[in-house]
Amino acid sequence: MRDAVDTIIDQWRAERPDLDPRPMGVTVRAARLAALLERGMDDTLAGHGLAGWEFEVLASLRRNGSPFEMTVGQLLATMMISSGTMTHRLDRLEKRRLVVRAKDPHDRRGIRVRLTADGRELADEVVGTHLNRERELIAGLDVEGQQQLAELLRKLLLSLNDS
Amino acid sequence: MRDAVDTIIDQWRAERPDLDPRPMGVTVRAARLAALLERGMDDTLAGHGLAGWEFEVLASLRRNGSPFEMTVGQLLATMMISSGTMTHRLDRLEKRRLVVRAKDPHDRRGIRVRLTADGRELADEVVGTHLNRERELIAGLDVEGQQQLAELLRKLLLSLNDS
DNA sequence: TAGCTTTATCTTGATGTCGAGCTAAGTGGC
DNA sequence: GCCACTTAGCTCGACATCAAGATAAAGCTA
Repeated sequence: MRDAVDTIIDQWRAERPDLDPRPMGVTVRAARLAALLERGMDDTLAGHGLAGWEFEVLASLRRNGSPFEMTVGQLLATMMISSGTMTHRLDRLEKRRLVVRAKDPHDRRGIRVRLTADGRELADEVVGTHLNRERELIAGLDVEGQQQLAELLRKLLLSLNDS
Repeated sequence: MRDAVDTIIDQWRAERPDLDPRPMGVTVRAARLAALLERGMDDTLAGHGLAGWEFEVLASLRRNGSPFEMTVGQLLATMMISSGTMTHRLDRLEKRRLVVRAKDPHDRRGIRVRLTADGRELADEVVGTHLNRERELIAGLDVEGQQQLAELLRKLLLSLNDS
């Protein structure tokens, strides 16, 4: 079965036969898949009153384990966003009382971000549903295909120094 | 070799052994890969004075072939953006004189967007470099791996009704 | 023909993100 | 002990995006 990207590649072949458009078979599809997955997940999260970026922060803190506390820098390292964006996210999560900021006792420059009881509850409540939604979204591939895909993606990410 | 996502999955397994976090092996990696690829491509495009969104529009028109003209709706169908965003993009591309808007003779509601000579030149000049950059970015996989990846992505996209 | 629905594009206001630059605090060489 | 450099997090202004709604034309039904 052909998809939209096959058409794009054919168009380029016709218009610019001097070029090899095959890389787009990976790059364009990766972009479209990521966008579709994000939409599908955001819809589910919205049902719990959470935006995707909110869940991303809450989930980072939750999976890090008790006491559900990380510095801003540690949080930043798990996400691909700028420090300014993180400040803004934390401001709004703090207003919703899902996290609190406390001073780091060992480094007076540092801030420790901690999940509140509400934040932890919400994260725990949502993560199961979220995972089910993810499972649905990738169900077009059987489990073996999913694993193959995960391994190819891992290899590519490692080659791009994703750490 | 393990990557950042393996760690995330292990953390969830430790914290929530009641859940199966394997879907994240695909979803989180897809998001990270798309983000890294986009950055890598934008850097190269910026070297030609083009933003990613600008190239996306120019390339759509260029690969569509002579006379390099599409309606707003046709352009919209090739991209995952809202109509408001498209209007905004076209406004700015028109200001840079890379495209022009003309009335559709057969449907007075419609607008035909056409590449100017400058726009076509720029698109033709950039697409080769861009493709080379894409090839570099995915070079962590050999060509066979790239093809496997493309096929898994296609299958998943088709199951998500990407059209 | 009149009225209703759909289609094509644009407008508006809100929002999430980034880059550049800022302050405060820790680090290391001399 | 001092100065320069680095690190942690925040501020600010610019900007690309979206959702919802507006406008206008086309198509359909009676």
